[in-house]
Amino acid sequence: MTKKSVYSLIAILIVLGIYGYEHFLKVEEKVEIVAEGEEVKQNTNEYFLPTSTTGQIVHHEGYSLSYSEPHEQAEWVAYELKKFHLSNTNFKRPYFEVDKAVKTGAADWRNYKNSGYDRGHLCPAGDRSYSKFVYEETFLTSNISPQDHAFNSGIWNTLEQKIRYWASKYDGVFVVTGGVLKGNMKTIGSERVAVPNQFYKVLIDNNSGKTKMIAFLMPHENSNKPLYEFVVSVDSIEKLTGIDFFPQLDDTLENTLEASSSYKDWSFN
DNA sequence: CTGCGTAAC
DNA sequence: GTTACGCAG
Repeated sequence: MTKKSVYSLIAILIVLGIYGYEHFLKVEEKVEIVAEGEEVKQNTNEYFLPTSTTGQIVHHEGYSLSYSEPHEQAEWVAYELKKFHLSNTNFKRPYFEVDKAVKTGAADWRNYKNSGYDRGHLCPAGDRSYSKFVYEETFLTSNISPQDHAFNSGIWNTLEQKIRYWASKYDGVFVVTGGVLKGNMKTIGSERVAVPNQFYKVLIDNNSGKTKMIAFLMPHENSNKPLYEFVVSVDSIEKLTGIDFFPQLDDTLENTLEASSSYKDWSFN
């Protein structure tokens, strides 16, 4: 077989793949869209939602969020990352859109333009690549926060990848993430989108038998330190943000797990 | 993977 | 406004 015919074969396979996607998987999207506006929630997607300090919780298919209008961004974004969500699909990045589900009006993406800051995903696009619909849904302005590029593509990206590793290893984790919207913060754009000085992620694994948690608090700057140096207790993030993370848990269990800053149950290898 | 900016239509 | 492409950490 010549090199040329190999390329041709690959091209044909790709075309067939796209055809199959357009004609079969899209049916699934329509079903999801219908279900979106209703109280249809599966699995634990709602069970582990934190409290909202702003009173505005918005549910999307692939994640839920609590929007803070004064800061023009979410105070938290929460979603479950299951093993089967992980895929190697490579969807084209769409443009960001204003989230119309936010009643007070989500930030316009133009606030970020030439601001010097990334439109940093809170629910990463890489965590919602199991369908085109949920992938594109992460490109809503309610799901982003201004992030320094070196931070976003550096230590923050490393943490996101570690979470995918854990999701695979433990068959799923529930993730809550956001910027700490407190204190003096810079703002960008005409809508004055706040630039958090710290970002956090709180994880709970309720799939491996024994419930376990881990929390990370990172200064908004890149770092070469190992990830475990950013581990803190869930309690400390609750104190910083005013958010109650897992009120659905049995109180005794919640108190014990949230007080701990141990990471012995989480593999960093 | 995480993103940006520029050019052309 | 939308699309395509190259580039960087």
